[in-house]
Amino acid sequence: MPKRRTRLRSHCPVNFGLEAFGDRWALLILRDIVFRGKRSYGEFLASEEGFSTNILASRLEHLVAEGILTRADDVRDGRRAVYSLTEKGLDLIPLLFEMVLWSAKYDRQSEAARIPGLVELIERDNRRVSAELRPLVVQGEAVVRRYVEGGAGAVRL
Amino acid sequence: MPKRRTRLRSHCPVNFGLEAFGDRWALLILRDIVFRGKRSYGEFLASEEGFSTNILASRLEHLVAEGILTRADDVRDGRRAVYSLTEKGLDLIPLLFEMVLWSAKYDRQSEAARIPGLVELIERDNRRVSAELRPLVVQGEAVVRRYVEGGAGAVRL
DNA sequence: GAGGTAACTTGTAAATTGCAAGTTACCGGT
DNA sequence: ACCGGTAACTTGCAATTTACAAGTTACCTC
Repeated sequence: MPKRRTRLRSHCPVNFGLEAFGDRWALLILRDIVFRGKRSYGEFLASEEGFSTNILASRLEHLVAEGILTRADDVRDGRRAVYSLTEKGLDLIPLLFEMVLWSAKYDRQSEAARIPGLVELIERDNRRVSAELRPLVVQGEAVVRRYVEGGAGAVRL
Repeated sequence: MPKRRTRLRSHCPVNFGLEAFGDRWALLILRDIVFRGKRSYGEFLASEEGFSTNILASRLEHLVAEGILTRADDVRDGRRAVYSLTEKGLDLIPLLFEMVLWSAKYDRQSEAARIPGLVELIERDNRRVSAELRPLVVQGEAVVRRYVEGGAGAVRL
């Protein structure tokens, strides 16, 4: 994905989404924020899928430009930048959850198996769960942590 | 997206989805099938986003390899190939619908504005609408057509 | 002030994409 | 059977984009 395409290829809703957040790496950043509570360049960089530094930087820039993320300087540490989801970004949670559902069904080895409780909740009512987890995401909590089987913070909505 | 990555980068549900269908062009193919009732190479090629012939071929091959599409020779015309969604592919409809919802909300010029009825139904219950529209998609009907404002075939579920 | 860290930027080779131009098989009409 | 035309690809390259390694700059911590 280049810096920024001059014009959208089309206003088809699917295409619009793809151009805004549909890049592979962009979506992994969003995943890191929502499911893992990550917030900074360095944390994203540590993801197992292996970002290249330049790609990570360009995707962060892109997501900020799209209004899906905001970037702020960390108050406690001047070197750090903190990326957060805007409303527009938070509204992507249901989409991420649908991906989880699909992969849970078709990936025999899916890590979703570790959060059966959450998967079931999403199946039952994605929209509701997404809305209820929003505050947690805003607070920077790793949504997944609460639902890891046998985990300490397991919670039922 | 290369022909086929040797191994998955991870079994994170989001990453799994991305590697299976998350490529920009792959998703546009799925959109063409679900919303526009397209079935053949030539029809996909005519999409306004402009597939390159080699990319289109490689993505179709990839989706078939992933078990999301099947390819069959057209009985009536030996030159044609017909691509259809498998169960695995049909299960992506809710995901496409979530994209529609998001884009309808954030793209001022979204074409989703032409199908307010469908958007509303999806908002109300994505899963149900997806299930009910499945047969139409299987029959190769363009889901969108039924919901175009003022269109002849408008229908309420 | 020295050493280390966070967030990037730059350089470059390798991989992927976008075009344009084939190729092969099949269709429909004559 | 022949012929122009179509459908689905494949191939060859130039232009992008990516992956990786190596900086750079600002800011902590000690």
